Amino acid sequence: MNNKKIKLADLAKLAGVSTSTVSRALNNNPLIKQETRDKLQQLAKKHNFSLNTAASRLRTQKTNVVAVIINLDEQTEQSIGDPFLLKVVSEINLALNQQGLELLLSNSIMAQGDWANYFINGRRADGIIVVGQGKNQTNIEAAADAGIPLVVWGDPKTQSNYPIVGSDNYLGGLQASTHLIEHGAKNILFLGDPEHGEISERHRGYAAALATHKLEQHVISIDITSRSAYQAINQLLREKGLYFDAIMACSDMVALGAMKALKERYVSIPNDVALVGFDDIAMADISHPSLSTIKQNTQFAATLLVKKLIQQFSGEKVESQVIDIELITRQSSKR
Amino acid sequence: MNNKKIKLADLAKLAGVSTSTVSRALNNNPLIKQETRDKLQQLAKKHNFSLNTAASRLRTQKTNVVAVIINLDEQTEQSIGDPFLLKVVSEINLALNQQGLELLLSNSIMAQGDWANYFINGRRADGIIVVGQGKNQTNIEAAADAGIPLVVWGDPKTQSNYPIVGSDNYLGGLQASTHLIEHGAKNILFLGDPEHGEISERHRGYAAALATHKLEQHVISIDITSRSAYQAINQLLREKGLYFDAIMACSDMVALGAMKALKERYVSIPNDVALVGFDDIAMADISHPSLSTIKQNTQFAATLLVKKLIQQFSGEKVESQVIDIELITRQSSKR
DNA sequence: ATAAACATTGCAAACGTTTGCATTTATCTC
DNA sequence: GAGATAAATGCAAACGTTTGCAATGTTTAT
Repeated sequence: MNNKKIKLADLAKLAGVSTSTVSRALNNNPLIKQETRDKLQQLAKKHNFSLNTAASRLRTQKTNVVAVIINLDEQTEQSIGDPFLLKVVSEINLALNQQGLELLLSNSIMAQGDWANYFINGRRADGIIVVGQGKNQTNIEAAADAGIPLVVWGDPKTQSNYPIVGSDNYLGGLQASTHLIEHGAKNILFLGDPEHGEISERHRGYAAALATHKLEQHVISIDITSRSAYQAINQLLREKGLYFDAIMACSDMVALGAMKALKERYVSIPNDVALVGFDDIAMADISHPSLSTIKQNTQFAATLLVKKLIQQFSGEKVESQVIDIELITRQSSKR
Repeated sequence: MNNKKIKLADLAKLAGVSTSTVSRALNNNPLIKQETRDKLQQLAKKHNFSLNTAASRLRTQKTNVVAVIINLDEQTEQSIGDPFLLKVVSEINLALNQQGLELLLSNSIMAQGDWANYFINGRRADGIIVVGQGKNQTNIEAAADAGIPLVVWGDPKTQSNYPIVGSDNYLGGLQASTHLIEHGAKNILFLGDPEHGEISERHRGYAAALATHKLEQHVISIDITSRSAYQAINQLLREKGLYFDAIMACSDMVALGAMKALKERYVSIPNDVALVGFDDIAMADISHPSLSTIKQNTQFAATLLVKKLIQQFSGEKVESQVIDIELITRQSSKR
């Protein structure tokens, strides 16, 4: 085993050519004769050669790395372990890899405040994908103002100076609520945090559906975790009884937390209370009863995020884009 | 807004000193007078200066980056979206950040085969954390043979030439199975893939518990996903009826898939069939009935993985380490 | 006052690529 | 076969840090 790290110059010496030739050959530069290219590429493979990316990045000013920032509010408990967010991240990872880009994973802890300088001027990455708008967009706005390649997973209808890719949260909220109403619901709880970026749009959809049918809103503002949903529903049933017949939850995790509380008190789902979630995480299909939900097409979203980021690398201006959602009706809402 | 990227030399000119002085000052080198250090650090902050990491890495041969490889078999469906694995990754992310290290996320797609060369010689990272042993350890062994800093999340009792941190899977399997037996189970299914690294140990524990109580093994070998668990239990009930009274599942996701199949056929949990999972993901607590399980202390594991990796940076040899597991008894197994 | 020790800063080389330009070698034209 | 064009390769500078060593300024000991 050759424990000495091999570099371009070593290959060059072995092949009896200059380092420039090796460099160009490995980059498949047509300046180099095909025959020479093949020979050098094989030589490189044979010696398990791997470019020193530090040197390469210094010279080219390109990293081929994208920073992905999971953007969570400090206040809320919605943890970095949230299954939906992590699913989005892993889809992004796949989409980046397919473009030959690598993924530097960050959270708000590491990148304090000035993302543009830290990531871009610090040559850690060529661009940034922010996952989640959170309640506070100042960090994102500052980065966008600095003119760096940036794209955000969030609510695309938000007014912004940066491109946002995300589901049609308004339509999702509208469809979910309308679906419940069509199945006879009269008193529908909205369970979530209407202050939060994406979720406020879902709430708007909910409100619109209820207005159309002249129903009254019941907004229960909670942290967007299954635990607080569980606690909230428990408390509600204890203090005010079963005064509602449906719940539109702002996420599947929230819905599942609510479901547990209902089942524990023998409230029948969907007969006594119908339930719709949002996201379509794996558990929605596995829960019992299975959970109706608004499916977010994360895979498509991920490829789109990456595509829009790459477009910015070449100076293009890109716009926000809305992704279709889909109502998945399962057992929890059918009656 | 200053759109020109600022570098060390610019700061030096501004302050009327040499670049060496600035470099040392920003690294808090005691060679530089405290007063000068303070002044330069403030100047850097004022100009939002961020070191060009490419140059720095080239010069120092250090990246302060750790590659995290999610190690999945191509054959299995256990997806990169697996909630438990992602939870581990996010814990590792936190632990790394606390040490000032960054996390480069990779999967087996990007890093084809030769990890040592790709990541270490390619100066992408200083070390590697592999999440999951998978069925095939040749990649890991090759990297370990190359003598690079490496640590693996897996089953620590596996014979290996690299350090492994992980739960006591054997004991977990033993405790889970014993727990079921103590609650009266006579025919316990093992649901999982006994070929798979960590899971084979869980199976060994299961086998030992059954042997002690002179019970017969029933191993159902499946892909470790909730979907195949669901299908397997469905098929079993259809073809052979309810010939078992308990299930030890190799993971919570598998347990939840099984739970759904049972509930759909009105098999009572835990009365007809008691159920224990493994991992303690968030859903275990939220499912109904809540799922008894073996809790893996991922947070502690993550800090330990990082600690052992850092020790290798300074040349220390480190050993594998077993992490305590804990039986969490919830509704699914109490009767 | 002088030499020696110390504290502080600057000089310049090095890290390993990439690339504009110069140079060599091969091919073509008449 | 000579001159001109095209193809292939090499030279050397540059990317922005860090760091061994030299150089300067300051203090201490004699």
